Amino acid sequence: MEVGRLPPDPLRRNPHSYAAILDATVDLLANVGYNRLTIERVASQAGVGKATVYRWWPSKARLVLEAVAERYEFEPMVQSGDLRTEVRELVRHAIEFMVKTPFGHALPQLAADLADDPDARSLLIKWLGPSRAAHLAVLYGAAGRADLPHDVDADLVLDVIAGTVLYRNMLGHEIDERLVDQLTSLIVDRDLPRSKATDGRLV
Amino acid sequence: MEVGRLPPDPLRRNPHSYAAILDATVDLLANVGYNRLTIERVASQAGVGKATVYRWWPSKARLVLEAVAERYEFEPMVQSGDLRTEVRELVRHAIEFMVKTPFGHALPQLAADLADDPDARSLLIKWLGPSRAAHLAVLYGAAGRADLPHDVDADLVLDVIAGTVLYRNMLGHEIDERLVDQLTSLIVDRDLPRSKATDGRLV
Amino acid sequence: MEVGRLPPDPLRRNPHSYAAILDATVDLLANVGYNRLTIERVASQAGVGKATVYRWWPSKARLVLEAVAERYEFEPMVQSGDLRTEVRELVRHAIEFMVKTPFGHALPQLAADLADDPDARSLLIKWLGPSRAAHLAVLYGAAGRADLPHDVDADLVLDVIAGTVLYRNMLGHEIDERLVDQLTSLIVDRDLPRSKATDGRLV
Amino acid sequence: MEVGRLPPDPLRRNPHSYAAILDATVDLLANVGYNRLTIERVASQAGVGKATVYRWWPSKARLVLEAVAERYEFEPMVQSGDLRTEVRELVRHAIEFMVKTPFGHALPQLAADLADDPDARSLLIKWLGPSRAAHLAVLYGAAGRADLPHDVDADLVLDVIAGTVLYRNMLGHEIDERLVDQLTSLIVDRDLPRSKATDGRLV
DNA sequence: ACTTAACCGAGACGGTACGTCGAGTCTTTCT
DNA sequence: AGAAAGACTCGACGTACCGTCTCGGTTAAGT
Repeated sequence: MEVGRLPPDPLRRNPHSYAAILDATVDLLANVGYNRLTIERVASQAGVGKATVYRWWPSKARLVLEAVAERYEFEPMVQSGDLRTEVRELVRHAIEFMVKTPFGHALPQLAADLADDPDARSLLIKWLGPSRAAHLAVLYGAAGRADLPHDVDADLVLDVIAGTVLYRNMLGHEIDERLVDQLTSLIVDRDLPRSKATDGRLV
Repeated sequence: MEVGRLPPDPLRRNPHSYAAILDATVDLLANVGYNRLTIERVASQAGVGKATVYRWWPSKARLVLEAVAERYEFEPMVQSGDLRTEVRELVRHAIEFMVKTPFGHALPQLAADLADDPDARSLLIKWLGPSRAAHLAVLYGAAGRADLPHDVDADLVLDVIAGTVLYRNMLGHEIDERLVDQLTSLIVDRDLPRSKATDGRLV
Repeated sequence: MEVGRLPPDPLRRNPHSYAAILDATVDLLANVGYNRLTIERVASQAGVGKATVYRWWPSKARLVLEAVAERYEFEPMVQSGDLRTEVRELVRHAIEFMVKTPFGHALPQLAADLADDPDARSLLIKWLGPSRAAHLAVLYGAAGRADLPHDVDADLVLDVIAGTVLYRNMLGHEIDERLVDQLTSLIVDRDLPRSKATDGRLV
Repeated sequence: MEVGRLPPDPLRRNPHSYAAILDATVDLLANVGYNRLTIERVASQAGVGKATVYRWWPSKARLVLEAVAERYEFEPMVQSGDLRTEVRELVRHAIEFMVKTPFGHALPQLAADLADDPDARSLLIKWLGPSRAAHLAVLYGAAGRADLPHDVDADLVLDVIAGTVLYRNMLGHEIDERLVDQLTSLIVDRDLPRSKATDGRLV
């Protein structure tokens, strides 16, 4: 009564091949990027038959997702007890991830490819969940200390940070220390971002 | 003073072909999406030789970019004089664009493809610029009325709005009226977003 | 005194699997033909592991050969004592086999695959031998009765019959009653084949 | 109002590619045989994209057929006026073709692959037709001289010769000078083939 | 009766080839 | 000269089988 040819018994999976495939995927992601990463190259670089990749992953997006989920280590988030320091860390983490790692660069295309893959959500959670949870914990901790409103929408706060960084990165804008200051100030001081000078930007 | 095969004399361009190609591009973008839009399909649907497309556009990203720049009409932004109303409009516009139009959906992939195309920036400006300028004008107008700090970083405010919407849309999260309220409140009231209930979300 | 992995102890062979494999082979031969018969399909249809097939047969050609050797029943050849009747029977048998059975259709491809398999000869003999012997017996019987020359090359006579039928069948030419008459007449009456009308054929 | 994607306009075919593909096909046929000849190898050896092969030929069988049709030169058949000499030549030609050339060896498999390709007949005629016609002419010439019955079925005579040779070759039997004698004698003297000694053969 | 070796099903594995699609370039033909 | 048409090389797609292999689970023989 099965449908849809889901991955077969993972117990019978060859761990060497599995590791080699994820390694190759991460390596290619870093070196050639998501667009130029192909199943064929992954298989060949992993010393593995194409069919072995297709046996376990239905698409490039799923493969990349699992590879980063297994391989990418988010930096640990420390709760210092000082809100400003903590929020600065949150912003820095977002920048670190979105701007500095191949994983962050792949995120938009990954998300696009996964858009019509309903089961992918759970994998995204598996990947981003722990880091997200740690970040939420920081904000809820601050709320507990009354450094933030007790009913703060921590999810949205994080989305504002991540989204702003992602958006600027996507459009190729510079992402510098000032952005960290401004976003931190927005959250901590509820101060709207100020311009140093009048440097209006188009786009 | 030559650079690698730039479009030839645009005066000699066949306007029928040009229009048909842009039409086909927009149509395919809406109907099959950016990923499944191919030059081949564009050419065939436009009743045009592939070479004609390649003669005028160096890549699919550039073609799509020009197509939306020529074809997509941003809603006009009205300055009502009431800050809250205006900011709500800004957020609504962002949502309308990112969530409801094929152009918004294509944006992340477009940006990824354009990442290593330095000349693309001017086209992006050509496309997004006017709308962006109108949005900036609203904020600077508010600053002039002292409804916002005189030195507000209007660029960042817009990026926060657009980025948050984009990020949520990219990850498939729901985007509803409450988000409009929360973002508006963040800008206008400098109030951090609140949760209705404790509805923590993973990812 | 070892040779490369010959079939293991046949006594331990599972008779159920053995029968199921041969059944599946014959069935697929009849239903999809030699070319589309694959070891994988045989194994799956027989409810057997691929390795079981490979354990006992080194190649598809050998498998098919054994399957038909075990399963195909040649019609018995009766010696009527009347040469003409007997030769007609020989021709009919050849036609029956080459044209009407899946085994006959497989013969050319089988032979091609077996070409560089020196041990296959004995299996071919095992299969075709009894029928061949019966056919030879008929001719030698006729020679004994002096209906044919005492030193007739019965082998060649049979090859002429089989070859002619095979050749016409291979090229898709019609094989009808007249061919039976003509070949019979060639052998019995030593009369060259005559045309009903001038119906020259190309190829 | 077209169906079935037949080869496109042959006038636009690149003659270099065309020649290279046929060359590679003939070469591989001679060096590795029909079974191990693959479209992929043909394309690669011809320095051509696979799609180019598939654009012009729907199958390996058709490709091989056209290659031999274009490349294989049948020996010319001379009409000496002496029936025995002529028939010996016919037999020799059949042997030469079936036994000595890669084309003859490929014939059975080619025929099998072409079996369910109704349009292939015309190509087979294109290939074998001229030679066949020359052979028929010899027999009809002999009939005209009354060396053979005026209404001899020349087609069948040729099929007997070709078929016998093909059959023996297929089964790996030796094909020697004696076979030439015997078949010649069968046609010319209407003498049944005789054995040198009693050398009955199985299969 | 108990070990032990072989067979067995199942199916993953590294490969080769399939036949298709699209990218981006080039040539031919028409206007 | 620009444009349609589409052939070209190339690379990747996702699938089918090849023949080998490893995994547990019988099954039968030999102690």
